[in-house]
Parts: sequence; C-alpha cells; structure tokens
Amino acid sequence: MAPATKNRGVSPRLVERLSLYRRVLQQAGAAGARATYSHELAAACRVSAVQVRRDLMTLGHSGSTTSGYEIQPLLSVIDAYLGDTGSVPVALVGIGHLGRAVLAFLCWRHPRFVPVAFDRDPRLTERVLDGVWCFPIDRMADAIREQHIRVGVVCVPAPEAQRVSEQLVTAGVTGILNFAPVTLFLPNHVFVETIDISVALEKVAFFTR
Amino acid sequence: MAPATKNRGVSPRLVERLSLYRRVLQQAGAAGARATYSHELAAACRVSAVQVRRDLMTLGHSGSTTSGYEIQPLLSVIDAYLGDTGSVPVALVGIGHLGRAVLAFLCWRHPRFVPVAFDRDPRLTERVLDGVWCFPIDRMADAIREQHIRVGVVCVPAPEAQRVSEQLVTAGVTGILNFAPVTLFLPNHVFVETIDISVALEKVAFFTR
DNA sequence: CTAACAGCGTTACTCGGTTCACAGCTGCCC
DNA sequence: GGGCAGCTGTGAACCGAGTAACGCTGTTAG
Repeated sequence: MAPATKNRGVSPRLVERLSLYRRVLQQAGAAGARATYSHELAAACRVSAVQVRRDLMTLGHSGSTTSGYEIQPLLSVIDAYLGDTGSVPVALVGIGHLGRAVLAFLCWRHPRFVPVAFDRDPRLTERVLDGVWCFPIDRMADAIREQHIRVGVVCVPAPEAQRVSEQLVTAGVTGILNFAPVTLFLPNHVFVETIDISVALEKVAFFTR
Repeated sequence: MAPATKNRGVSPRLVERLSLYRRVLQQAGAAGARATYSHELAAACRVSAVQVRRDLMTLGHSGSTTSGYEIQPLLSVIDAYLGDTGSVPVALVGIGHLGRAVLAFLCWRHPRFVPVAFDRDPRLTERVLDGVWCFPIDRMADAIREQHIRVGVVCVPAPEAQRVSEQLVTAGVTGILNFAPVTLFLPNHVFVETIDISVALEKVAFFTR
C-alpha cells in the first residue's frame, strides 16, 4: 500500500551511508591519508564501527587487519557500487532562492552532477547562472529528451510541484528530488525523494526541549 | 556509539508522519471538509491506512466508525502532541540563497516559526529581508540569549558549519537543522537534524535506473 | 618466543516499526 | 429486521536494520 520504494533490493539507508563514507574518504584522501580504520570512518559519520564493517562486507570489500582500509581501493569499490557512471545530467526546475542554492552547490561542489535549469519566469531564463544556461520551461521536455536526462530536481512552489513533476516524468525522468512540501503522485516506476523542510523543522522543534 | 537521538522515547518517524498528517488535515479543513477516513489521510501522505490508525491510537485519539475522523478535534490532538506552544523563535545563520529560501518559506508559509537572521557578510546584514531584520553574526549570541531561542538553522558553507553550530549551542540553542554537508560534533543533549542535499541527490541517482 | 592487544569478518540475536488478521460497531439496502 | 459492507481499534505475527559476541589474523612488547 506504500510502494513508493522499488528498492531494487537495496536499503536506502545503506546508500546514504555509502555516500557519506565516500565523501569522508575523499576528504581524508585529499588530506593525505592513505588508510583508515572502521572506527575512524564511523566517528566521522556518526555511525557505529560495526555498521561500517558490515556495510563494507555487503560490498564484498575487505580491509587489512593491520592498517584498516586503504582509502583508494575502498573508494573504487564504493564508486562501483553506487554506479559512478560518469557525469549525471540533472534537470533543475525552479530558479528561486532554493533552486539557485542547489545550482550553485552542484556547480561548485559536485561536478559529477551537471544541471540544466528551467523556470517559468522569463525574467530568470535565457541567461547564465553559475555557469549554467537557464531555459524557459516550455523547452524542458525537448531538452530532457535530447540529453536523456533521468534525474529531476523540483524547486518550484508547492502548487506547481505536481504538474511540473508530471511533465518531468512524461519527458523521461525516472527519479525526482522534490523540495516542495507536498506528496507527489507519480507512476510507481518513478523514484521520489522528498526533502520537506517544514517537516524537518517541526521535528527539530519537537525534540528540542 | 551513535546516540545522536535522545529520542525522548518517541520515534522520529512518528513525528514526521504527524507533521504530514497535520498539514494535510489543515488543507482539507481549509477546503471545507469536516471529516476524513484513515485511508484518505493515508493516501495523501503515501502511508498505509493501518499506519494512520495506529499512529492516532498512540495519540489516544479515536475516530467514529461511521464518518472516520473529524478534522478539527484531530488537529487539536496532533497540535497538543507536537507541542504547539505558540510561536517558536528560530535563529537562521547564513543568508545565502539557501538561507533566503528558508527565510522566505518560514515567513510566508509557516508563521508559527519566527526567524531571526544572521550572517557574517556585512553587505547582507543591517537590513530587512522578507520582513526579518538581519543581524551581523557578532550579535548572534546576545540575540539568542535575549530571546531565549532554542532552535537554530545552519545555512552556511560547510567549512563554517561546525564553528557556527558551536556558537549556537553555547548561546543556548538545543536543536539544530543543518544544511551543510558535514557531520556536526556537538554535545549529546543537542538534537541535530542534517539535511544533506548531496546525499539525497546521490540516492536519487542510484535508484534511478 | 609468546602473550597481550587491536582490528577485521561473520553469525546469531535483539528490538522497534510495520503489517496481518480479526473483532466490534454502525449505517444501509433489500 | 437481518445480513452486508465498510470503517475503526488492536493483539499478534512479521520483517528488517542494527548490535553484540566471538573467532581469526597480524603486530607489538616483554
């Protein structure tokens, strides 16, 4: 009755942790480290050490008992598992403050994801933002089809989110990161991850006392 | 080893769902509905119907067999449970695009949360944004203490997040919503919720295939 | 040399959350 | 009026994620 996740047999939590591990390992590697212990990686991610070992076990990766895990090979394994198939084009809809925040973040900090931006407002489009050309939204479907874009990011106001995401899906997108505080109703084969700032704040407010 | 949650005996998932229920119920009520069935509420939140009933059971609320749950009383119960103690002041640090997005969202869509904004850059402060006065960051500790602010939102770049959140905590904040892609190390009594856009995107990219 | 130690890999278990299944109730239709 | 249909409430079963516990291996100190 809640089949929002066609998990492909993989736990989303595991993917989240692997993504965290990867980031920490990249930073550690850039800082000159060559190997890490499970408890170090665990502490850096607020996770238990056995959790790290178990996760790496499911990846089929083994470390050495003497110096822990070598960073570079481990990174390769994680990349392979997460499917690091080169750059990933992303359709970003909505260039308000939130959209621009995501845009800047992707361009400067996450070169793997290559965004293409769209907005309804003609005052925001037909120009370059953070090195990305912004299209009017009626060009969206064509652009998605031409570039075989599979991932969409929805940064539009709540009332437009459903319609925009439907357009994304009909154009070929199969995974959506949604920032609008609404639940999207889309075909089951589409993976939807909603980041609901409102709910998150309520949660913090609740546990803050 | 990962005691980041001092759950207070309550599951964070439950709080998230209650927050969703509340929003849906408010919208339904504004649309003129007077009562709703568990399966309707469930569908609107992408949850199973028994989950809804069970959640409401833990709240001690009962619906009627004939017409489901009356919206107004149910809203009251949820409000009471989530601790709707009037307005909640929020310290928002970092007025870049992300910060302004959160700011606008709070001011226009979520009047319960009353933000006060801070930034390091003097070009952004000493003025009004979205009806909120923006202070330079060296006024932050005083303002938090004076207004007894307990909730903080961190929208600063990753390298500054740790330092900023430490300042928030020493000034009296006990709950933080963190948007920076880093893991914060703070005293155990502080509740931290991290929204990691980078990880979320990786997850979508992974399950999109 | 060997004994203590530290870290990894793995299995068994625990625990919390979700779902199943069913009982009870109420209105409706024939 | 009696059965039927549909909803709620809830004890019990189920499931999966995380954890504890333990054996193994290599390292170090005495």
